[in-house]
Amino acid sequence: MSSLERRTGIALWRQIADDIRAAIGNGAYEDTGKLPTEAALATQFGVNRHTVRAALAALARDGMIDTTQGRGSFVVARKRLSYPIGPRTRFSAGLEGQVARTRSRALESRIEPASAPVAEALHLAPEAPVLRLDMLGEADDTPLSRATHWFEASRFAHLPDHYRAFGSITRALAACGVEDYVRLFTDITAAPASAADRQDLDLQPGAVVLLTLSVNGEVGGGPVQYSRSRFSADRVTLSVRMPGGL
Amino acid sequence: MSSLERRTGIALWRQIADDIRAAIGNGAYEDTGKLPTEAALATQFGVNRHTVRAALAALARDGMIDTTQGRGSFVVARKRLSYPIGPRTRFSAGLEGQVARTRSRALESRIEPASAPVAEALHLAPEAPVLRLDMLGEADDTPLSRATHWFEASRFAHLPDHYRAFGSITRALAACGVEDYVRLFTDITAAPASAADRQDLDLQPGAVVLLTLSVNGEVGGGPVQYSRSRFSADRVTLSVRMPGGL
DNA sequence: CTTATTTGTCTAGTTCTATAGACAACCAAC
DNA sequence: GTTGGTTGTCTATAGAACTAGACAAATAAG
Repeated sequence: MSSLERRTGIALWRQIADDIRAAIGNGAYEDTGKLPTEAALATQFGVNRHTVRAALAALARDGMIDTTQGRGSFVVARKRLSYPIGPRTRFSAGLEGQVARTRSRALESRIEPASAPVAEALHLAPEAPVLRLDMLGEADDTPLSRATHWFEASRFAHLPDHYRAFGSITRALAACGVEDYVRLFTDITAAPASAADRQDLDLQPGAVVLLTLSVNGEVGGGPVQYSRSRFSADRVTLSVRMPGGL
Repeated sequence: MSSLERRTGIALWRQIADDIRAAIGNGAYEDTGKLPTEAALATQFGVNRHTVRAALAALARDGMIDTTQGRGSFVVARKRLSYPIGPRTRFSAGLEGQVARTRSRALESRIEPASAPVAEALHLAPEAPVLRLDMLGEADDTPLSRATHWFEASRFAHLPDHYRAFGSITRALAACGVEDYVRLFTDITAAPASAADRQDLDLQPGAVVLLTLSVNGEVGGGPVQYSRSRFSADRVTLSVRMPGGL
């Protein structure tokens, strides 16, 4: 039935954990919130009970379920933060009401030659100098996203200073003469978290990150900002609201 | 440096493979396309050369790299299909020009009582009868997405028949009196592929799926369609174009 | 209180993962 | 052709993951 595979580099207990996680997400145990017994899961997955226990232990560590002896395992409701992807998304504004406190921290900024995709997105010559800004987005002291932004170097040379002063990219851009800017497009995909992601976002191996690639620009003007972000898929959903539709 | 962790249910070689995959995605080896030698990677990751070889073998199986004896390993450029998420996205239309042939196939359709989220999204009473339609989206015979759609049962009872006749949900809806419908919103997250995903989308353990949850409705009307889709993250990026912006 | 059910813990044996080292096969450059 | 660098293959060993079975401990229901 639930064909698990061996020799894939993913331990059986983790495949089972992923499966149960997906089932919870599909609302499988919605009525009572109770998972099948360990014995039942073991036969369902065609696996030893100890292997199921390892999977359940992992889910319990992640706070997905709560297990007590003699009773069973129960789903713990947990919501992901909803991160809006709209024409005018701002990091902090979009998360308001969902968390007590948001913070975005600049990790590093430097000038570097534009790589091919950066140059193309910003309409610059290849290898043209660009300002690179690495940032970490946090909500209630939990890291949510790791983003790298690129800007044309000459026009935005003092952006990091303004950012330090204001604590907001939007305001720092305004100080550089960008009155109003909008998100032009966003490409979204996903991948297993790399070691770097795990360090930055405090994730465990096997975690998944949402990868977004977006370009922001001035209204009626050209592109201003090229960004690559990595979100912890455990913690956020990207929410695309259609401005036209309703 | 690249802190790999043990006893996590993810074999070291797979963590390394994920890491190299991410590095390729970040354009790390863009200049020559050549990866470091196995020996170099082994020291970089603090691991035995055989472990690195297992990682490279996995990447080669996935078509990410090409390895030849005496030369080394080289990145194979491979593009993901871009799946547009806009107000008026249609499965086949959005992929035109990227692949030779797209196909969407109905797997199953049945009437069932609405679960809580379905009822809420479609503005129906809980447990109200809804039509559930399971579909598989393919491009050039490769499965791309697995979607489940829900519609109000009474109004769209004959939708499956119309779909069989026209081969398109848009046209089938038109036959049910829905003149023009638009995407109202889409929530996007990601997770490891479950066993069911692996079967439906022909994926390997450790693969990642993009999960979308969307509601479509009539222009100036209420919600009509509630959908949950699962995309192979290896094969697609979701592309959000802002209609207002530019 | 008694009983059936369910989770927790222990031991032992097997299979997979990772390390270590050695050497062959192949490629590119001289 | 020779050399240096790189990937391919083999053997052996240690440790982690998985299986199997048994029994204790906690819960819930009668």
